Amino acid sequence: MELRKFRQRGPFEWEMPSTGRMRVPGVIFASRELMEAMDEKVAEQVANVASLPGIVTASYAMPDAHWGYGFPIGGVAAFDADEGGVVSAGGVGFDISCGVRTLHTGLKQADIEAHKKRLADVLYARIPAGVGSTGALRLSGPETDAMLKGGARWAVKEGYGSEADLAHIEESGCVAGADPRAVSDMAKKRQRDEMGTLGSGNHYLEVQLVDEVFDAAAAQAYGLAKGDVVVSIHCGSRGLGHQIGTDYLREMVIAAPAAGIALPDRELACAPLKSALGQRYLGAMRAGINCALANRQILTQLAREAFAEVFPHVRLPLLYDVSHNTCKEETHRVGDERRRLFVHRKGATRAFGPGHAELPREYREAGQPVLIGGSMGTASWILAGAAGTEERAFGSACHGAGRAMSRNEALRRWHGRNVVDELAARGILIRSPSFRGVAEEAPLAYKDVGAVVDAAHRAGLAVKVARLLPLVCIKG
DNA sequence: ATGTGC
Repeated sequence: MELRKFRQRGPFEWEMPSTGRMRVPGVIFASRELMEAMDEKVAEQVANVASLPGIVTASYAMPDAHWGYGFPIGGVAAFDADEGGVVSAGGVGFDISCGVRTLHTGLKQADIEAHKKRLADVLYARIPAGVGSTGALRLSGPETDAMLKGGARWAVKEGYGSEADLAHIEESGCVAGADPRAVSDMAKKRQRDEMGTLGSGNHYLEVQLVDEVFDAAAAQAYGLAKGDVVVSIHCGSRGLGHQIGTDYLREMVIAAPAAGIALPDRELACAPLKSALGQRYLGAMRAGINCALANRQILTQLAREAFAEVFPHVRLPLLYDVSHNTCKEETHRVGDERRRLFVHRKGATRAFGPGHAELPREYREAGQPVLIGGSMGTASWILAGAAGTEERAFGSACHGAGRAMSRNEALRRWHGRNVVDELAARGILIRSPSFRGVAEEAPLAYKDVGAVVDAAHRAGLAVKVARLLPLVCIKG
């Protein structure tokens, strides 16, 4: 993109001064190279978000930002309800609470090498993956409502995983204020048989190797060492979250004019936090968060059962679970005061720094684990929320690599079967129901996740802790 | 992301 409209605050921080309808400045965290490669539309979308009522401090974009629906993916924006602030369905995204969790296995690379192929096959047999995939569960109406209110806590109660898992999930696995009545029957119906499924697109379950450690103290706090094998799960709220997004986007577009909100882009549809519609969306969106947390919890149990088949004595304790499509009510310092704000993170991860009261005690000194999913066949990263990140972007960091080319262009360029073969030759086993999906997700269709993580580190958003390389990938 | 597309 054109860099002339930015004022550089530092080598990794670019300010777009407030002009026209913008109420606050825009700020993008990135290296010069990432800025130059970034789509012009990101700046446009950051500026559009800056024009929304009640926005506080600035409209932010992370180093992996790219063009999204209304808000950029990689966008962070906080709103104050007392100043006419809004909540936006497009500011959360369609896959509500899509996120990543990472599990320890206690295994080393040498333990796994001879069993890798069998492990891949067993995982693929047990983890439902792909468009429209269904799970073993069939939820009744009352069970659906209990799941939407209870999140991962509900899943544990149903026998998926243990109480110990909950302490290593944001909000202890269950976000308050979920309102199942605000979720349409259609959304619930779509989710009836999709609990414990991976879905499609960039979602996956991956067995990974800790290939390098960058921060010894944080790695120790997280229980990570070079040569460890871990499992990461990337997925969200499936059909339910998508339907909530669709339902409320439509309502917000219709209601905006009466609420006195002039939208620079229809896709930015939003509702005042203090309106009935805004409150209903918050209730539904929180139910969507709980659905995603329950989904990842069930998948965790399926992964544990698969591992037990190959390695009978292995346990898979949860390192941490982060969501990267949310709007959360949080307390942040703005100037000299502490204020309750509604922080939208769309394709951005919460990244609370050291000492934050909401972190589990064992991670409090190191900062929040920030789990960055790589693209298929490339590295993933574990970072730690940095000191001072709450002053910079309301305690947020990047979430992944970000696409470098469209799905269509990737389909023209690669064949799924060849991608699988090439990765297998490098020792990375892919199992997927869709060769088309594999081609769309080819490693080179994404930006270099290393450059993104480096920019986040050097911008002071999060600290590099460990790099993970893929061994086995169950791809949706 | 998505019972993949107004």
